[in-house]
Amino acid sequence: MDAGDASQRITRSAEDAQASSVICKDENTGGDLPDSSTSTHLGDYLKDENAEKKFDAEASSRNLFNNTNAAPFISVNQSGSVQFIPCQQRYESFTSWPRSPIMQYAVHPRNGTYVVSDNKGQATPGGMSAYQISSPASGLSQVNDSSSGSLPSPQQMAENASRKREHRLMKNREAARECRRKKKEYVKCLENRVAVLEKQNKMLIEELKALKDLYCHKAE
DNA sequence: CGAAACCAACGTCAATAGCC
DNA sequence: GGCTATTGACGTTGGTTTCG
Repeated sequence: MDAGDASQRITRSAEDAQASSVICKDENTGGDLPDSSTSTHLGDYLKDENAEKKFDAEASSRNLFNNTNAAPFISVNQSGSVQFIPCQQRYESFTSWPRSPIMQYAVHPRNGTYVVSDNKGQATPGGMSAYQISSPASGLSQVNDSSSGSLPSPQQMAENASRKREHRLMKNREAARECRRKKKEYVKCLENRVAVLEKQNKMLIEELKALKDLYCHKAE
């Protein structure tokens, strides 16, 4: 790999880092949320001991718990990765893998119901509206391999074959990059999902314990 | 401090699925 | 059946960490 390749790699890494960062937008105004600077991905968010309080305060101020039709504050950046919005961090996203249409769901923090959407962003009925993963535009130009009327010379044929190969390699290069990006996103979503479900499980166990205690006291 | 080990991202090839 | 998109497998590269 030469110096040019190296610099290209650094540039791409920077783009990757940017793609995985969180951009927080208000769903109504499209503007940045006030606390966007402190936003994190769901997993990190859940590690925050004040996450619950922060969420409840913000959700309550936005009347989210009384409005099940409130859209999840989840947006998508140019590279297609899902962005988590701080006040709704307990929503999660999931993209299926591999070779399946993109599917997503979001879990309502209070009643546990979830909504599934397809890659067109159309939600099943039952509460929150869906969000969508957009696919980046290709911007790839086609190689013109049409003949010019007269028979091509062997040299022209070799050039055409070479051009076609270059084009194919370039497309596959980009496809591989995109494939890896999606796979990373998928793994991240799974990790987020694990974090949410573990938290949910913990809460349910505590709730069950409390109900058991209550029942025992009444029985006495 | 340099070598070795490890890691993440990359490019390419080949197999496969799905579309026309 | 040909074409294209997707993705697993493999080898390479450059950066980081670990160890003697």
